[in-house]
Amino acid sequence: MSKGKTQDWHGCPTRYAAGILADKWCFLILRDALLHGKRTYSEFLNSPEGVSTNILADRLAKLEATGMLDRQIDPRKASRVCYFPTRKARDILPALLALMVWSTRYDQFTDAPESFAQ
Amino acid sequence: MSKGKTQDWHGCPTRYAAGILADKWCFLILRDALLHGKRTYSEFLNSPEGVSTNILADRLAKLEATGMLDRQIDPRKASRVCYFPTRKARDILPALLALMVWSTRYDQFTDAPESFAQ
DNA sequence: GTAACCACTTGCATATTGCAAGTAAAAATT
DNA sequence: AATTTTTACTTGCAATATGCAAGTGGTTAC
Repeated sequence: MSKGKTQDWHGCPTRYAAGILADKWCFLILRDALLHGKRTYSEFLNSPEGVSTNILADRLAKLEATGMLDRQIDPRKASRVCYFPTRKARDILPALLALMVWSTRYDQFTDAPESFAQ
Repeated sequence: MSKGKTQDWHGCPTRYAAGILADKWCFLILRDALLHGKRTYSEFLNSPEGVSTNILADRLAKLEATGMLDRQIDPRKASRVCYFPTRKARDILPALLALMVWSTRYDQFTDAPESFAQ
């Protein structure tokens, strides 16, 4: 059970979610893709948390491999690569919002307005 | 921003949640504490994912530090140490359940009954 | 009083991460 | 047409984190 890549964890629902989401960079990339409309490598790279380039490349590949992001080269401009959130990624939104509500309640330095917790 | 322990991430709600939860072992420990009623070191250690002893000790300490678990020595039996989920941890449940529903939908090998997805 | 149990800690090899620099293809500029 | 810039990465390496096995020290059971 403990063998193999955790991104291939299956079976238990918590474990499956952990295998895909329980990595801070994947988590933040999904936030950027789902909530901030980010699509390109350089957009993700410029997030305030400051992911390093090799890790970003690795996580984008993992999120593509787990069916969370769809990598596409812009046919009009071949240097532009876009990562689109899939349906599977969009379906995470309710859980993500529930987590944000929780954070808003418990982070004493939250940026979220108090109204969000309601 | 990228400096410092990620468990001290504040501000953005997604980032705050990521700092505390986006670690597979923390995630699974919370599952065990909240959903399976586990309380002791050896109970957590015996979970099927097979965490190693040093990592378990580290994560229990982190979860205590972030106010998710309350460590208490049994006054009737001093060799027994119990980790109780706090209110803060229990308030994660809605998000955890939302994630489990998502996993049940997308994990082709899920253990959860089909009825759970409804 | 001795053996077993429980909650850890330690040492060390391996894996992952972070940082800086580099590359290759395409696009924009001159 | 040649050069610079942009974009999406890759590479090398040092620092950190992880996994495994073995060990420790305070209970508790026998």
